[in-house]
Amino acid sequence: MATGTRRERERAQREEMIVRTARELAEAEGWDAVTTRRLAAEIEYSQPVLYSHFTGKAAIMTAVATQGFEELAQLLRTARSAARDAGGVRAALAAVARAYTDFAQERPALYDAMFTHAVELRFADPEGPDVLRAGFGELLQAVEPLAGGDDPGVLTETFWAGLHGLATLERSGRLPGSLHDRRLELLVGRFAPADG
Amino acid sequence: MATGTRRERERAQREEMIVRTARELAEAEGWDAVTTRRLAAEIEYSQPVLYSHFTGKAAIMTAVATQGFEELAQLLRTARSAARDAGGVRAALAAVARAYTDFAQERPALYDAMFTHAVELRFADPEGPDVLRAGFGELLQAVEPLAGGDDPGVLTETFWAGLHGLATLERSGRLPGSLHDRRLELLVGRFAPADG
DNA sequence: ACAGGATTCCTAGCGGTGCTAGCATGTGAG
DNA sequence: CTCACATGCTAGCACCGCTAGGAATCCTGT
Repeated sequence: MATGTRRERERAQREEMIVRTARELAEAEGWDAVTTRRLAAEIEYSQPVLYSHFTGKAAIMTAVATQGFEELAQLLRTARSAARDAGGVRAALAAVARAYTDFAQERPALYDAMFTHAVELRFADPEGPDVLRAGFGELLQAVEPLAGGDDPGVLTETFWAGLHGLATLERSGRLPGSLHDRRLELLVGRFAPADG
Repeated sequence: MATGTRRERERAQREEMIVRTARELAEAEGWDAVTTRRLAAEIEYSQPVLYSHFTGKAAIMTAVATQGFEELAQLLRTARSAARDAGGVRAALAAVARAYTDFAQERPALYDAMFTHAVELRFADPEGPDVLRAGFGELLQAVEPLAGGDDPGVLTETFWAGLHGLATLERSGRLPGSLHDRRLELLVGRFAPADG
């Protein structure tokens, strides 16, 4: 029994190493470089070991994406609370918007795993994992004071779409990144008309 | 010489068939189903024939994407001119926004080729193909009257990002499609505040 | 009309992918 | 100490994008 817990612990550590290695590899060389063979070599085990932890490569990417959602939510919370103390509702919205696009730009592989791959995560489902809704909740709290007569949830979704569009179009080179700040300012301005 | 032109014509027809087949296959079963073997079988030639027309699969996807840009530009032009005659600048913006997201929803494979794959097309380059700027030009003309003191180009980019974000997040299931109309209305409302 | 050269197109294969069957090896219980 | 079980390996499957090399076909110059 005592040895049983040790093996469980070692197994959990190995699983954590798989996810961490996949993430590091993706952030360093992109998801195309994350192959099951390469990943197995990095953790110094054979390929089939991966499949004793995850159902497949997609599940590994989902695990990485889940980490991303946790970190993004944390970043948004920090940004919003800091700006709320310093400025008004507009500053809070600008702060979360900035934090969001910074996250997307600085961790592109993580953002890809969260929002362009790994569709198996259920988003709109109220029964879905909390981690998926935490980040949205931060956006919601920043948008809500500015909703006026509009539905805060739907308005937040729309604002989020704006951020996501900026992040993806700039990342892929469809929009030149040099004007990012101005676009962000315009987007925030359209959702938070006046004050500070 | 006469036979030479015939062979050129036949070759052009075959190239067109490759692009058309790739597009049909992608629209029917997604881009994952478009393999070079499958594509070669559909056009009843061997695999290497594809490489005598295109440098690789990515080039074929780029050709499909180019068709998509032409069609999207045409749709936006039609929508804008129709709405401009009937309503005001707000109606024109709403019309192009509707046309854009309809296109993305009805031709997801085409939209993917244009905006999530095929990065070899140069977007921000002023020397780039006209077809890439035609669609943006339609958006620009719809946004421009509403710019106020803001830069119309940057504002259009921001509005485009909103449309792109809605299209991609709804398509991947990150946002439930049932609320699409309300989101679109909110987005348009934030860029075209009042009048009709 | 016909030989020769260029062009066209196919078969076969390379190195890679995600994934899995089947067999050793090592572990813990009776 | 034996034996069943769990663990992790080797080897391989079917598929991917892509290409080398040879056969067949077509056009041209004499």
